[in-house]
Amino acid sequence: MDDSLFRALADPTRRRILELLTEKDRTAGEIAEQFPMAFASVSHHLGVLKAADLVATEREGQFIRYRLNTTVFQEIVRYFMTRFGRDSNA
Amino acid sequence: MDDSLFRALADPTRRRILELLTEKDRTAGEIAEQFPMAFASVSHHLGVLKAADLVATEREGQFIRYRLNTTVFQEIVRYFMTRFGRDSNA
DNA sequence: GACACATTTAGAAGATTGTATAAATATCTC
DNA sequence: GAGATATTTATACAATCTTCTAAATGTGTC
Repeated sequence: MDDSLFRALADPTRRRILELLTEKDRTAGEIAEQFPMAFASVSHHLGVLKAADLVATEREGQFIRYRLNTTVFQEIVRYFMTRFGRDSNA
Repeated sequence: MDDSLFRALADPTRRRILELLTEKDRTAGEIAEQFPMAFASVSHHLGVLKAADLVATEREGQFIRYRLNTTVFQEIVRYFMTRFGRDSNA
């Protein structure tokens, strides 16, 4: 469980990006237009999410499409369940 | 799901404190001596964890005893399961 | 009340982060 | 290859965070 993962989750804009990606995969531009900040700032957030392996990318011509890496979320749930879950002492 | 919760989890010292508290409840001093940093710095981290409602305190004479707030961890697991879990679209 | 111990609060310094603008890279169309 | 669009990278600045030392608060003992 990497430190970059928790740091990536600490920002509300990034959590909102992740929620947008639960609905469907989206290009960087489609994501950026949902936020009032500069395009480059959203791109930076996407880079943080990608470095934490929370999202993956695929180039589609001019566009770059982002999708959730659901595997990591399973690991997050497992992290909290095993360490802090009700039956963690069992 | 409050922003302060994710920010509190973003620091490795604070996550380590939470893990120590899964073993047993501990006083501020018992927690602080596990870390190489100044006593006051650990106290600050404890304050952040308490503000995020991840821990609760109880005074015992001179000492202040910290314990995990397990309810919040259940909420965290639920947060990730409902939004990002495999069956979140069901 | 004076002193010792446990802990928090205040204030400051350095590191990290979030956001902005400008420049760079990549792809597509003509 | 020139120009248009999509996206990232570089750089800078302000805000936030982590840690420190010093001072303050709360409790117990004499």
